[in-house]
Amino acid sequence: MLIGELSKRSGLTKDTIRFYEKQGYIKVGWRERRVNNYKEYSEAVLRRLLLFRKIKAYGFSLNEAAELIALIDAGAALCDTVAQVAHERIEAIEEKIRELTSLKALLQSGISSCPRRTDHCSLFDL
Amino acid sequence: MLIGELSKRSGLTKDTIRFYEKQGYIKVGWRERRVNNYKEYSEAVLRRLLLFRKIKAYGFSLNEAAELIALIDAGAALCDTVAQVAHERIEAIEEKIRELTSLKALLQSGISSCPRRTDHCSLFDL
DNA sequence: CTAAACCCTGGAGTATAGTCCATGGTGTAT
DNA sequence: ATACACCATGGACTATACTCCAGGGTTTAG
Repeated sequence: MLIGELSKRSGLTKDTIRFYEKQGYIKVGWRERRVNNYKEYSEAVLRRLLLFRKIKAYGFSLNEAAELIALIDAGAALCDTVAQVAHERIEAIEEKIRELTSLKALLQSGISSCPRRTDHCSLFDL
Repeated sequence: MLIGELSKRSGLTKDTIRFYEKQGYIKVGWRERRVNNYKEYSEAVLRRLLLFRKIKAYGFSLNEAAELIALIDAGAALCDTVAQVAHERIEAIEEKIRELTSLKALLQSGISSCPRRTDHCSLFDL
C-alpha cells in the first residue's frame, strides 16, 4: 500500500510515518519502490506502526517503544521481562504523581496561609 | 553587583541569568554599565530573580511567572486573584494526576491480564 | 489539457528552559 | 609579563515528537 492508505489504516499522519522512517524506527522502501519512486509499504510495516501506537498509548516514549519492539522481534518479550519493564514504568509514573501531589500540597498550603484581607497577596513574597 | 555575585546570591547560573535577559524577563544593563562594559545589577534585579525562582518552585512556567510578577508590579496581586491563579494551577495538576493514574491503571491491568506462562507476553499484542 | 489528488526529498520550525562554546576584552596578583 | 579569573556577545545545541513547507514529479478524472 502507499503512504496514504498506510496513514489511514495506522491512524498516524503521513508526516509522522515519514518521521519514523527518517529516525529509523521503521525501515522500508528498501527495495519496495514502485517505478514512479512511490514507496510500497507492507502489512508488516502497518503492524509495526500499530504496535508503536499501542505501546505509546501505555505512555512509553518512542525510544522505549522501539526497544520493546526489538525485544519482541528477538523473541525475548517474555512475560517476566515485559512485566519488569511495565513495573519500572509504573514506578516512574508513581514518582511523577508524588511530585505533582507535593506540588499541589505546596500550592494549597500557600493559599490557605493567605490572610485574604490585604490588597497584596503574600503567597509570592520573598 | 556583577553577574558572578548575582549568580551566587540568586542561585541561578550566569547562563540562566543571561538567558532571562535575552528573553526579556529581566531588564538591566539599561544604563548601568561600568566603564569596562561590565553590567551592574541592582538589588531589585536580585529580588526579581528570587521571585522567579519562588514562583517556578510552585510549578509555574517562566511565562506564567512573568505574568504573575507583572500582576504584582501592577499592584494587582490581590489575594483573590492569586488564589484564583493558584486554583487553576491546582486543577491542571489534578488533571495531570488523573491522566497518570489512569495510565498506571492501564499498565496494571495489562500486566495482571498476562497469563504469565508462555514465552511471549501478550501485553503488546495487537 | 488541466486540475485535483497523490507521491518524493530535505530542511526548517514548534515548545520549554536552559546549556555550552568560540572569541575576545578586562582586572588583579606575582 | 603572564597567568588566571572574570566579563561580554552571538549563536549553536540539548531533548521529544512531531508538523509544516518548498520545490518538484505522477496519476487520474473530466
